[in-house]
Amino acid sequence: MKKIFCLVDCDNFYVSCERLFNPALEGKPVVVLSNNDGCIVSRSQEAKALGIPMGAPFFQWEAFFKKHGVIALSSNYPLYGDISSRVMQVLEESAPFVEIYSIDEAWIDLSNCPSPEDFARKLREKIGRWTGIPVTLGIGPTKTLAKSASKIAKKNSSLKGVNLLFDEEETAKVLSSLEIEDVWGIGKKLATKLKDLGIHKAIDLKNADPFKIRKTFSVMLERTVWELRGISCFGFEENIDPPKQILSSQTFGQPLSRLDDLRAATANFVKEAGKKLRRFGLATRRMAVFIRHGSFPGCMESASFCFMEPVEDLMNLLETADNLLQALYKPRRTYTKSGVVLFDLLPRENHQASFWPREGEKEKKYHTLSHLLDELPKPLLRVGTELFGENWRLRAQRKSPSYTSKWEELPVVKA
DNA sequence: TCTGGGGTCCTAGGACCC
DNA sequence: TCTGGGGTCCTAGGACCC
Repeated sequence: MKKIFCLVDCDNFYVSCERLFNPALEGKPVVVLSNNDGCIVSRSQEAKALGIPMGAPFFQWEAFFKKHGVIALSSNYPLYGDISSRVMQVLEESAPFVEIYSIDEAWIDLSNCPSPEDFARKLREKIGRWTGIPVTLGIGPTKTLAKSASKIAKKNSSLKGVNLLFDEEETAKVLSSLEIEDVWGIGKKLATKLKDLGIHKAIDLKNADPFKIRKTFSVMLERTVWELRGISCFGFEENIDPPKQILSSQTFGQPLSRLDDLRAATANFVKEAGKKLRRFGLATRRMAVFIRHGSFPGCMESASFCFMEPVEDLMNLLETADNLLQALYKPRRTYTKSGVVLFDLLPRENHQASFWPREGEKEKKYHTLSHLLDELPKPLLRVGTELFGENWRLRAQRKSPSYTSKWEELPVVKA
């Protein structure tokens, strides 16, 4: 049974979300910035046409934006998350199998679909009508070819958002026009190395000797070669695995030197990580805290701790992180970022019974506190360490309201 | 002045075991 | 005098993705 992979990819997703509630942005060059208004992470078609690159630092482009009337917005993740789940919901109602790949992309299985192209066009229209988000659909016999199909469709408006790669001749033509760095799984580093070997376009990689590629690079790249040849190596991910690690970190709104500021920030990240840990019903056996100091890009230092037995409760996590942080901290340094990572995650019920008798009351109290901290809105209950400072908080000067996820920020229609 | 955050997988190399 | 080698596990680091 031949598989048919279809990638549904939202166009300029963050910008498209902003436009839903602010039609004045329509037809204008718009970009959305990363946390801290640091980098450009989403660009409208008009912004792309002006030559604004993905990932560029905002401050380097601020003057250019003024000159060309480019509108820059802070990112609004509650809004994007909510719109994303609406798009995914339409997919789940329409397709037999959906694998959510990221906030703005999903794979759907069209293997049993008699006419994939018709289906894709109708689905595209439905998503547009029901959510207001424009999408592009790329279809092919492998994930890598489906991804290539969508890449081409985004560049070529005459395809009207749907592109299929099955025909051998057509595929060869498309792969000849596709740069090697635009192939899924090939980043900057690999692209440079491949070009040194005379592999410039996707078609060159397709025609390369898979065995040689494996020897020179890795099995992953070998799989990409097979995928370009139409032999599927990356299937649908059927079961949703729990995460293998949980990370929470942020660049501070300004450089910090006081230990207490760092402690406040880090306590917040531990809280976020702990929340996620409990949401997945997991416990951790190893925690690392890292901090970055010095001028950009700066120097990372980290310290880690292995727990005697798996931990999920917040108080324990907070205390451990605080100790690690204090061990790392050196006065008179300027710190720009900190973060917490939880490793070696395992399901909570797999806990081995402790060798040592538990202190029942304390355990229970901590457990209750952890859950309260997860559930209650921020200002109601906070961990003491958090109160040591607010200086680390982000800048987000251009943020749109949380139109769909906060009552007090619902859009108002003026009479 | 101002440069994101959250993940995954693979590989090489060291420690250790028999 | 001869001075192994194969397997596994762990970790750090690098590359990629969005």
